[in-house]
Amino acid sequence: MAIGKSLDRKHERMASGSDSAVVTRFAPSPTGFLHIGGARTALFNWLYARRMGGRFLLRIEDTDRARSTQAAIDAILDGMRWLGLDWDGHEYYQSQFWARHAEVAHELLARGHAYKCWMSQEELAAQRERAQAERRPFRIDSPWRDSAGEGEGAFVVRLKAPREGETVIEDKVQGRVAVQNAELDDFILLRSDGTPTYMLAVVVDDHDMGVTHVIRGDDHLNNAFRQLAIIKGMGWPQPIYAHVPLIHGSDGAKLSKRHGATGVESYRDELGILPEALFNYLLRLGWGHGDREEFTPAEATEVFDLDGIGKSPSRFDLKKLQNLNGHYIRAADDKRLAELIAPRIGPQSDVALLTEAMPVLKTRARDLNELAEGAAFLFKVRPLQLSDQAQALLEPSAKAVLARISARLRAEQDWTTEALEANLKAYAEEQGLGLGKLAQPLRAALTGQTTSPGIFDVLVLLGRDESLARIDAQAAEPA
RNA sequence: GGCCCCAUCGUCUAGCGGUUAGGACGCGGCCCUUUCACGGCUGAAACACGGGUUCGAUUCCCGUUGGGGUCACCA
Repeated sequence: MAIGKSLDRKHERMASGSDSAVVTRFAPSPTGFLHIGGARTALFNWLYARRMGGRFLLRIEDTDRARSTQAAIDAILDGMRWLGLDWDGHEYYQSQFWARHAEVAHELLARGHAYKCWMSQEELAAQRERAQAERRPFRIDSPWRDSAGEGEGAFVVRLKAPREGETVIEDKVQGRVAVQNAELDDFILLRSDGTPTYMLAVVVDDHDMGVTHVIRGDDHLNNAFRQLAIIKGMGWPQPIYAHVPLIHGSDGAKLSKRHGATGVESYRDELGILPEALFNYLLRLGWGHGDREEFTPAEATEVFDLDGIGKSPSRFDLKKLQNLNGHYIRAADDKRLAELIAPRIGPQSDVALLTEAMPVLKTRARDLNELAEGAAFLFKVRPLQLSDQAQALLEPSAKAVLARISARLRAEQDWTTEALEANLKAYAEEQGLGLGKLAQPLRAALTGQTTSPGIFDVLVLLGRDESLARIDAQAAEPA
C-alpha cells in the first residue's frame, strides 16, 4: 500500500509541468514574536516546497499598521533563520499591495460579485440585536445588496456572497468539507476608508504570488469558504488547501501566553533549546512517519508529505522537547556548545576549557541551562561555596581521607584520568575502602557539589594545581 | 448558541476489516557505575460510549458524549 501511494505521488509530480510547480507561503502578521504554532506552519510549508522542488515564499501581513511593528518583523525573520527555514526571493509586504487589492475589489464590483454598502454601524448593530432577540443566527442583510441606487457618504464594499447551494473544499488534511452557502455572509472587502480587509488581501496576494498550496492553521478553515467566493468571483484557479490542526497547551486549549513560552525566541534564549531539536519536535507534533522519531532537516525534506499530518489537535509537551534536545546536545559539536553556553556562565568562562570538558558535560544536560550549570564548577573561585549536601559529606573522617589523598596525589607524576584512576583505586584497595568513600568527599571538595562528571575527569579538567588547592582547602590538618 | 472539525496508552503517534494494538516521551524496576547523567534490558499504561454494516470491527456508517475552532470595517 505504501508503494501504491508513493507511485501516485510520483505521477502527480511528473504530471505537473514546470509552470505548475508547487509554491507555498508563510504569512505571519507581525504583531508579536514568531509563535510556536506559526513556526510549525512555516515548517510544514517550507518542507512541502522543498520536498516537491517548489518555492517557499514569505509574506508579512502588515496591513494592520496599528499593531504591526518592525521589532516583530525582525523577530519573525530571525526566528525563521534560526530554525533554518529559508524563503525564496525577498519577503513580501502585504501593505505594498493596497492599490492592487482595491483594484480587485472594483473588478468584483464591475462583475456584480460585490456591492457598495452604506449601512451604518448602528443599523448593523440593530440587525444583530434583532437576530439575537429572535434567537436566529445573525447574517447581515444589507438593503444595498440588490439596490442600484447610491447612498451618501462613506461606504464599504461587500462581497455578494452566494446564497444558494454549497461550497466544497477537498482539503489535503481535513478531507472533504462542505458548507451551505447560506452560512456565508456578505463580508467586507474594502473598509469605508478604502483599505482592504485581510480576507480580500490574502486571496489577491496568494493569487498574484502564484501560491498553489495554502498550508495553514485550521482556524482558517471557515475563512477558506469565504475566500473561495472571491476566487470564484474573479475566475481564478483554486489553490490546494491543507488546514493543519492547531497546537494546544497541556490543558487542551489553544496555545496562548498563559501556557508559558509561546515564542520561538524564548525556547532559544530562555529554555536553551537547540534549533535542530525544535525543528524535529515541531515536525513530529501533528505529523508522523511510521515509527520514526528523529529527522534532520535533510531527512525530513526527503519524506515529508501532507497526508502524514494528523487531523486532531496535538498538545505541546515540553518534556518530550527537552528529551529530544538532550539527544541533540549529545550529538552537537563540542566547540559550538561551548560557545553557546559561555555567555550563560559569565566573563570568567573559557571556551577552550569548556570545549575540552564538553564530552563529559553534555551527557548530563537536556538544555543549555543545565549544560551551563554542569560546567559551573570549572570556574568557581576558592574558597568554594559548598552545597549543603557537599558540606554534610565532608565530616571529619572524610576530611582525614582527603588529607591522605592530597599527599598521595601530590606524588603522582602522570596527571591523566588513567593514572589517577589507577592510583586512587589502588589506594582504596589498600585501605579496604569502596571507591565511593574516596570519590564523594573528593567530589565535594573539588566541585562543591555532590554530583559532577566522573571524578577523574574532574581532576584532569581542573588541573593539578587547582585540584590540589581545592582538596587542601577541605582536608583535615595533618595530624 | 449557529456552522465546521476532531476522538488509539497521561502526552506525541503507528495502524488504513482479521495484529499478543507497535514506537517515542513521561513513570516503575533491573543492569552498568565513584555521584549525577548517558546507555542497555524490562514493567505498568490506550482503541470514549451506543447502535448498525460484515463471517469478523480500533479500522466503514449513524447517533451520543467529550474536546477544539470559528462567527469584526483583526489578521
